[in-house]
Amino acid sequence: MTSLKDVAVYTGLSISTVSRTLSGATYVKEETRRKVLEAVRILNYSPNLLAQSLKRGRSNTVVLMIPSIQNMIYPDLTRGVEDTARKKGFTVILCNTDESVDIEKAYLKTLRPRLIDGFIIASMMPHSTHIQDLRKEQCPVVLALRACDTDIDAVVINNHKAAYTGAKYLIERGHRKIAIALGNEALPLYTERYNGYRQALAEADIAVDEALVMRERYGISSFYSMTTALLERDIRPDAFFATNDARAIVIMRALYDAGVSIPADVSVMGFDNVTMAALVEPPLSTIAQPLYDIGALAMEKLIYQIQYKEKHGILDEPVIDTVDTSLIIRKSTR
Amino acid sequence: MTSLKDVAVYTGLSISTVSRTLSGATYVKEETRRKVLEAVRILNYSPNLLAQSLKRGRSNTVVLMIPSIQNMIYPDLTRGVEDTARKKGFTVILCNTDESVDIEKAYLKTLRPRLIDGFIIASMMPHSTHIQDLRKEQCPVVLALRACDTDIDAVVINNHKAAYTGAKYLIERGHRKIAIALGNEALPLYTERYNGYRQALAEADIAVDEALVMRERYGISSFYSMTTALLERDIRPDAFFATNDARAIVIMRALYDAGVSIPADVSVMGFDNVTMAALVEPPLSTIAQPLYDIGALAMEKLIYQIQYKEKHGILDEPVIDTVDTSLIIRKSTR
DNA sequence: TTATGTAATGCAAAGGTTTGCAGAATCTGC
DNA sequence: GCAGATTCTGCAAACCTTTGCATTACATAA
Repeated sequence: MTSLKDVAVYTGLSISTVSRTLSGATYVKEETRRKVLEAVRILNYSPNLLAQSLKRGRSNTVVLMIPSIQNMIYPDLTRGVEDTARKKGFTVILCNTDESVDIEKAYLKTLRPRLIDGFIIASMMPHSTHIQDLRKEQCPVVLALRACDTDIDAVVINNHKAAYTGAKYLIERGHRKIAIALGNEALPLYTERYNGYRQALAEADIAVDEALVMRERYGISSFYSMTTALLERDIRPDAFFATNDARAIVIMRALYDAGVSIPADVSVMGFDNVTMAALVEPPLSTIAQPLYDIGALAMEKLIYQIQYKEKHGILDEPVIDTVDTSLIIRKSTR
Repeated sequence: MTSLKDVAVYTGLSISTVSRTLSGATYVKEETRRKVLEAVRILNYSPNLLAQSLKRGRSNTVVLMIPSIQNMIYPDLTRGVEDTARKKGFTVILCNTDESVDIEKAYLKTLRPRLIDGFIIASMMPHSTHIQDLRKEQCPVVLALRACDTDIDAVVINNHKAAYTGAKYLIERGHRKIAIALGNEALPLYTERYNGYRQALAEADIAVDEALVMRERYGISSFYSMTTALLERDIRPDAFFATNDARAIVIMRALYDAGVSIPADVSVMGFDNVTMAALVEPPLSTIAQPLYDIGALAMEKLIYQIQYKEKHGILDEPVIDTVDTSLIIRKSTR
């Protein structure tokens, strides 16, 4: 691996002259420039990024933390992050945390020290003080999808409003007995979605029937049996509102297997609009979050903070961006 | 950010003593050790990974190159890579290449120089000399999924045999007019799958009907119209064999929209066994590649080469591992 | 007491880069 | 022919760590 020194020796110039020629930040005689460029080509020199980063105090590397890339919503988000990162000359390290605070902490602890310029965290659990500490130590952080009451940059959606809109749509189409499939209620985003649903019901003077709220127990497949069970009640639900598309797909599977026709007998609405939503049978009506854009925006905000900090030695005031969702009606609702 | 020097000053010891205490590689007086550990705790010291890597000539960072994380087969593979990486103390940088050799080259060029210990490449196009060069320059590389005639470590499946098995199954179940949905034939893996299909047909004395081979033109959705078109012929196909699950799902969609019943009227078989395959309606029969394991094995092989090279200064002989596939029969075939 | 060995620590170089400062070379105008 | 500006180049420190070699401190044996 050739270094600046090799180029210097080859050209008979000093290391600093070579370095300056390459960085182009100052006067260099035309002939010198030619010689250096020539030598760089011949020796196939390229800078040692480690040394460069060490010196500059900047590695142009960020970390993206997500629960799991196998969860359908993260590939799009990840793509958004990586595409913008590449455009701006950054590189992204991927971390799957499986919602484990320990894994998250471990990553933070081993990586933070100087290797990493900043973090995008889409896996934040509530009350994660280690993340708040990170920010307090002036490490650039931006949260994605999962909001947080403290002072950290974030890009999120209005979960309450989005769910409200979805539930309201179902009500307007004549549904009254709307079951809801909840996610981990430790996450504010799920309670917000639940509350949006409740508000829509309340405004239509529909009482919330506790029997119709399905809570995840042992993983996503628990919704299969819960759906089947609901179908056997004397008063069947006429719609299922799932708090994410994956749950909606499991519910549809249970409905199929029970011989219930969608949307003729019951409607199903999802949340997220993952790629698969358009491809299942019937195509799923859902509430779209612009996942790619959320990732892209998060990355842009992170770069902004990294550069701001470089200039001012301190992070800029955090701002929380709320991006728009939209209701997408396909064929799983009538 | 505190450094070894800060700890040294705080304890009144020299930098080297502190360093050695922390690495634990030599004699240190018990009292000294206590003092150092205490200071580390108080000053919240943790080593600068950049400096460490620079000095050691090893960053414990690898790159994973894939066409796109949005392609359904890569999340599992990626997870396999990352999980094993983390277990062994490595970190993985994710690169989406979109099959673009230029992006691939750009990544290789900017990252290789010392920041990166090795590459896992699942995006290799045929005749990619830049990758072969990489290996020749003694940079640890392991290919995944896409084989390559040259001397590079790889973990792949036997595409010919897998497709042969799938096609043979369809024939055994009584199908004669089996349409096949091909992928980019520049990739050997697709021609191999095609040949497996042809062999199965040949052995059953079924002539290959060129009208039944569907070639992707403008993206995956082209299979929708091709499927519709095939249904309008006087002799309808009685089965569709897709060279990946995504294509199978598009075909099923077209079949549904045309009112064709699966598997009563026609069977559909996929390839890959992505997570979604089990969730679509009807659940898709397919040929399973152990994607997670492929990723995990690739990472293990890469670490082996990295360590081998560290010890011997040169890479070990490449070995190509072929992992087993299996036929998974669900409900899309009769 | 002196020699010998072992335990404990420090000095300084090395890894490859960037950059402030200073010195050298060239040019401008008189 | 020379002052002064402008252009060009080099030295050396700094970023933070690891590690070979040298040195000191201490203990044990002769």
